[in-house]
Amino acid sequence: MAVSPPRPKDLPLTALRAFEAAARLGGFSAAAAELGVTPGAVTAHVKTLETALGAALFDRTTRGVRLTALGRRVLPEFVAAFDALGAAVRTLRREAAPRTVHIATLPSIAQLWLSPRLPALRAAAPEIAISITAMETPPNLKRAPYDLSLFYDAAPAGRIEDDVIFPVCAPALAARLARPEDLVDASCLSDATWSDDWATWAAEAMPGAAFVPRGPVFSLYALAVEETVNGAGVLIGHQALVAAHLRRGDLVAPFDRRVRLDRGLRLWSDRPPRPGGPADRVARWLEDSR
Amino acid sequence: MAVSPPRPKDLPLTALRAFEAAARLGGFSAAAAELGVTPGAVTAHVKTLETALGAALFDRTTRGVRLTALGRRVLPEFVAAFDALGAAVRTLRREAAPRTVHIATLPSIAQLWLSPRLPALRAAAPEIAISITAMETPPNLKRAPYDLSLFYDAAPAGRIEDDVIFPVCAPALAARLARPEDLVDASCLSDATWSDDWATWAAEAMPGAAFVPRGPVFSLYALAVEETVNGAGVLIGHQALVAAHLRRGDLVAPFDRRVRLDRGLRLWSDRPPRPGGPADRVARWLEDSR
DNA sequence: TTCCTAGGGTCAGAAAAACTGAGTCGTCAT
DNA sequence: ATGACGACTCAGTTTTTCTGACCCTAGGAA
Repeated sequence: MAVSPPRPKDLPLTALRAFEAAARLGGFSAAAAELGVTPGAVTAHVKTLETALGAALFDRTTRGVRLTALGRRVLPEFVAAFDALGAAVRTLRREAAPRTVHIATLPSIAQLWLSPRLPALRAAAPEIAISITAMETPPNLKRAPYDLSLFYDAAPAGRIEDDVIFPVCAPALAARLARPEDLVDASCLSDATWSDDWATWAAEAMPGAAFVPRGPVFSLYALAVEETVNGAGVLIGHQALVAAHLRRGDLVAPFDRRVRLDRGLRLWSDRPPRPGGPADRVARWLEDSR
Repeated sequence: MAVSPPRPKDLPLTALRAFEAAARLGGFSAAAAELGVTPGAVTAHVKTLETALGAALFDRTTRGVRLTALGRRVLPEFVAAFDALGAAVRTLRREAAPRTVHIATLPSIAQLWLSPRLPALRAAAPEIAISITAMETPPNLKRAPYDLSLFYDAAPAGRIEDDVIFPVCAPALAARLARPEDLVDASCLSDATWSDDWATWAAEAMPGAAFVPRGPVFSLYALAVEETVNGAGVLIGHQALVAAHLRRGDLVAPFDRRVRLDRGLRLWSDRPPRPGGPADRVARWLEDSR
């Protein structure tokens, strides 16, 4: 014997993962976002699978995709399997680097809220290494290798502080702002992903005034804050993210009116971390640091 | 916001699979064989993982590898996860092609035992499609996408017939072979992977004679059989694989002495197939066809 | 209606991953 | 001491995976 023709390849793991994500999330785009690839890649993966199987896993409607009966039948098993794999990877990472805590958060939170606290946190727990990864969307903690997620979120569990917004500016500028109505002549800075902030605040501060903010829009909130400190205009501030500057006096709040949003800065993990473990200790410390 | 640096890639699935196989099987070569790649590929995968983790998973001894404490701690979870994934894939395949039975077997068995039975099997179960994949080593049915394995094996469960060996040759040649001792002048065909066959048989047929077979060695047993039918010499035959030719008269057994080996032709599956399902029906039919 | 948008699909080309093949080394068993 | 075994290395190649720019369709908004 001793003839070994290259074995028929089994189904590719990445394609299976793409199928699982697409099926679980109900769409190729959502799956692409979770996997960090383009939708076209997911399309290709699913098609690979369907071709190999000789059967359709999704019905394509122009408005999206829907699982076929076949897909629906096999999905739970795949979700469970990939959950198990994700858990195994997390175990592996934890065991391999027992003193490292991985935190996923928004870039703005990382720079404006987390970063100022790190020196004290390091001092309080010098044996724990903190790794911070910035991203736009909370990761799926069942899959991605993070111990803690820190994002704005409506859920109450693990809330560190409510999200409260109000205008802030450099002290020199505040002198020219006596009443909210003075804002119509000012440069009103805002953030692209939080574009409703000004309108939300104005609806409370100037009811019926149909206020339209005029000013630069930033794609990085931390940059908008920096510009505001430099006197570029009035920023619609988020309490948690401008608190340090207010305390320092770099920024001031020219008006009293503050608006509490339905969400808050929230810290959570997949399942409760082992009590007393590094992740647990970091979480408790951050929750107490508000 | 809206800045999305490419997410830090998670651990590559194929590398995890390589680790799992290497850890479970206790060596990189064994893992390479199961995965159908070269050992170098496994080496590279494991190193990728170890670099990403910053920790060793194996201790390299010159004589092989041994799991580190870390590797030992995480292995069971990975085995379970990949088992779950393999089961999910099998479910998927079964659901996608409910009437297809995938059989893994030796090339020689496929050609000389299975193939002659297929017409009758197809007639008996016309709605079932049979897919046969030839390979040198029984696959790990927990992982590879086969329903049934058909190999020579020592285990008694599922044995179809014992492996019995004895010389066979074309009828014209048999006239020149009166006693086993006449073999010393004959061309004795054999198979590379079953190179001990002649010695085993000779030890019983010619005790103390120190028989050394002389003749071509084949890497495909079916080819050796073909040559034997063509009169190229005397082959050490395996009952199951030459039975059809003996029945037809293409080959004859010049001597009475037959030697029963410790193994037999064995048909098995990972877990018992669903009673009455296609795999179960094919298995029963084959077992009854001896 | 007509636009706009949210999904998908397609394709060629590019990037990254995976793999091979041939050669090396160190030990164990013969 | 010699061969077998198991792992490692590395350059080069193959395969997989991904992107980017394009298209298409239907539903909802203007």
